Amino acid sequence: MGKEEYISELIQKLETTQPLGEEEQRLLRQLPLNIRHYEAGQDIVREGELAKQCCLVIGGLVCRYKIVGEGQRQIISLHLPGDIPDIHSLVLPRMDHNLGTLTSVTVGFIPHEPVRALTRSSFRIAEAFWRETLIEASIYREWMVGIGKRPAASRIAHFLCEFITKMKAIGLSDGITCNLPMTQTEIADSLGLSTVHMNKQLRKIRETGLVRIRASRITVLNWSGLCELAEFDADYLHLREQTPS
Amino acid sequence: MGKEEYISELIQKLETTQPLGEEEQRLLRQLPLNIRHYEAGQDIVREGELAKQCCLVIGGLVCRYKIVGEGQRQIISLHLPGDIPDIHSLVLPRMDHNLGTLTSVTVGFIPHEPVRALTRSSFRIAEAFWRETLIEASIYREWMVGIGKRPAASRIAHFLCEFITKMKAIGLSDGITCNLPMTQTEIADSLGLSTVHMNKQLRKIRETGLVRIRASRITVLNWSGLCELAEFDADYLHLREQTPS
DNA sequence: CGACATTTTGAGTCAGCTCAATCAGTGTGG
DNA sequence: CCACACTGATTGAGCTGACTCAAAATGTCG
Repeated sequence: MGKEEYISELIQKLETTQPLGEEEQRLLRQLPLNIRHYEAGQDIVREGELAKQCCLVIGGLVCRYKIVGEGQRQIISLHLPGDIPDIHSLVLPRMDHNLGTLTSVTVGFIPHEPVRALTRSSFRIAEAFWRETLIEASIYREWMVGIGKRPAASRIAHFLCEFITKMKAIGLSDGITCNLPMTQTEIADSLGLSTVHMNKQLRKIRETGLVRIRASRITVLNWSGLCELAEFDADYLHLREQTPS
Repeated sequence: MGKEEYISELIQKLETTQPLGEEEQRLLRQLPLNIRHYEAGQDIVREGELAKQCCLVIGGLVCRYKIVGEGQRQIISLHLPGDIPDIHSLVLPRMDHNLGTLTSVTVGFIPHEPVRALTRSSFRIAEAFWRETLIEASIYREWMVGIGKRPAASRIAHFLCEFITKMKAIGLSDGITCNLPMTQTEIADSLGLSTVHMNKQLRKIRETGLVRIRASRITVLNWSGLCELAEFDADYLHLREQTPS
């Protein structure tokens, strides 16, 4: 896969929400990319840094997180291939959180300047990036509601629904089964739960026969049942094509 | 106060982050405003609606919220005068949450079209609005961390620090004291706490002598102590001028 | 086969919840 | 000026979902 292909992932991701014109695609394909690999558990960008570039996730799973109190980690969002998790640094360069890897990851760094030039010359591209950040904010809202008000089992179910839906949108899941390369501790850190409680509640969900989990592979056996437990409604993801299966 | 003044609030708010040029200010002042008043506890926009306009908060306190489960409310964000809490509807018109009033409120509705025209003709204005939504996302992240990982007392203290800091930024607080026109139930709904627990923890904070609360008036007696309890660091608000006092 | 990471289980504790009163402040009408 | 109504703040008494600590079981991989 060449650099051409990498930008295609970005285009595919942007188009999960709204199609781009030929011209915008052409402009995006001209962006320079500095490819870099990371192992699992490394930081890509750290809190406090002044960003001069942003990173396109090409392969693997990236997370945004903050450390609070006695070193507790709250994972704030997950980023799949095609995402530019720090596109905001174009406008707010001072990082107020970290970006790290959950698996081995390939990213393409893009200097701010050419991106800024693009957003200033094409309002369509500017709006596409703006929209991405707005959808991310919408996901934050949903997570906030989950952490604030939903019981653990429902939160976990919601997490699974969202993950599969997002994976399906970029063609990495059929909507029934997909790879979830996260440890239970990492999922717990995303949901504001302890690992132990996460594990016990996950077992309960498994026992109801809604999902099957083997290693990092999850299979939804009863999508509507899982959605009901999760109170999952994909509207907040603002996808053009709706829910799996 | 005429409509001119209302747009000044918007400009003042935008400039808490970054100054605007003369030209941008002039363009913003030409935006049309349809003024409307609401009582406390009313909805301005509801989940599911397709927005064709956005609303500038002119006076009073507006909140964004979702209802989950058996009618439990999670308040997601607060909006002070000068805010356009649904500026995102320009790009994502389908509302995935509600906007409601916490006090009596005056808003100015601005049709999407002229705003869209502005953002497309002036990248500076587009970036100013984008920036606002990015800062809001940053606040979501901080709230998520609070709800997910901080104990109740710390969460409450953090809430107070943030509120006063934001009020000070728009000139509605001196950084020591300010009006907080919310019931304890409403604050609890923002923090993912029950009213009862909220009340008990708030009393504990009062007893430590960090703040004084009389009716809806709060006075910080020990700012650094409160910040310590809250682990509050105003960086995430991305203000040009820093922390109260 | 180790060595290490992850998952699972058990036991005990506690922060935060619900239910149920009571108290205080603010209007309103007579 | 007082009685009544209402909303919001406060307090008390359990209850329980979620946490911590600790250990055992199960992968996983060189």
